[in-house]
Amino acid sequence: MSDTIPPTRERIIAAAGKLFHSEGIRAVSVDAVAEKAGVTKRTLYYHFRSKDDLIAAYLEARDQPNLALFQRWFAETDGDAAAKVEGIFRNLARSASHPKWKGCGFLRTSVELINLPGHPAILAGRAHKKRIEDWLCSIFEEEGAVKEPRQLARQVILLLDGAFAVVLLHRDPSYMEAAGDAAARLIRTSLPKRDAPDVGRACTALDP
Amino acid sequence: MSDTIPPTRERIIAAAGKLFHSEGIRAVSVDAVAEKAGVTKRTLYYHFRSKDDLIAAYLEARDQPNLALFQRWFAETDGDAAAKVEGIFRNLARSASHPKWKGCGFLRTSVELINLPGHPAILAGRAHKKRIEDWLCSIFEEEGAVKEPRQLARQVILLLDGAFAVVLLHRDPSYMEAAGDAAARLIRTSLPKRDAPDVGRACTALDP
DNA sequence: TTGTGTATATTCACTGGTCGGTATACATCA
DNA sequence: TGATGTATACCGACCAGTGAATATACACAA
Repeated sequence: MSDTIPPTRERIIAAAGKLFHSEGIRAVSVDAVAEKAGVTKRTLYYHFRSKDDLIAAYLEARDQPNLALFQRWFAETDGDAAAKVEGIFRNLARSASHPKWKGCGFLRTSVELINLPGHPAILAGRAHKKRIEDWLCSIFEEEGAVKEPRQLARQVILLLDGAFAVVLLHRDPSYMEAAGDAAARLIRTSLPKRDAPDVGRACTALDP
Repeated sequence: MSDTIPPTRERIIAAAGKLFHSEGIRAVSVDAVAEKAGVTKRTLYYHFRSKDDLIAAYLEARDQPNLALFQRWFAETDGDAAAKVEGIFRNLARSASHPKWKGCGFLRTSVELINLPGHPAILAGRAHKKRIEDWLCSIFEEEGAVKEPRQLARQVILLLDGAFAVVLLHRDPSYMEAAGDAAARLIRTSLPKRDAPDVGRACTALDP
């Protein structure tokens, strides 16, 4: 078909993305995805070997855009690394305040498929989270003064995923801000003891 | 039946608990629960109106014991509040290192049922998490010197639930330790700026 | 240009199986 | 006798995946 408008495979992935993300994996039938994509189920099974394949494709399609969004939010925020990371959380809080917000698809899919250890969707989730962690780690390394960049990146990830879970459970975006505040404090107190662990920005560029 | 050995209802809840927790809600059929409990499905439906009721009963049965376990771990650890909270995470890391460990049932159930907003299981999950948060908050309030006890309790909860999610995804308990370290640092830096935000324990009892 | 072959893409109708829940009858005991 | 509990067998809905046939597009030869 026309390559510019709706290549069938992409339309199916898009439909799967909307449905899987908003209702969950097991709650959405293959028939529902096919109907949403305007395609017969048999056509869907022409493009994907199984529902599991479709799930994996859905997550793989979200990996890069998700990371890029984080990087954009980071770049758009002024201040030191702590403030920039906090900016990510503030943007997430804004997203999470929409009633249709459904948290992190990678996390939720992994939870739904937890009894299938080697499932490609779980591998995709792991890879995605690692990619974000590595990106944060590289930022803290460039920062230079940070004592344990890897540990710090992990702790920010813990706050991030914790916020996804808690905000989804309580439907209260203020937890996202609390997570951002915690992340910023952890980053600032990870800098050499120079500055007091207070509001004022810590050193922005100070190589060892 | 005999009240001391296996009251049917409790046996069903116990069976549901094992299955739901280890495989997930949607992955476990009512028939499977009935069989595990050594009871016919009709008997199960005599004691519970629906599968949803059973799910709620499963979570309600876990609320108090879970909190009690946290409180025991907290009490058993020596040191200041930061060290005691870190002790909880260390104990959780030990639990999480067992290959059969499956994270937090409240969180996972809430994720599985996310498209049923008012579901009793979600309410149970919310209540449980709030209860832990309130308990932490009361500890920080008793500590006296903590600046914003509620905010701090929320941040510890964020790290806790983040650790549940991330450890489950990566199957790497060291994230649990990283979360404990972050929690301890947040608690110590929440005390009035007296001490440097460093390794040495901050003041243990110092009323305002 | 027309005819033929082939790979891609799509459809309709169907299967085998599972699941939540129920109808009905039977058992036990106060 | 009536309340409580158990057993067997079943229903209707749904669901992942399939078989067989068909449509489209493009290659290349006559």
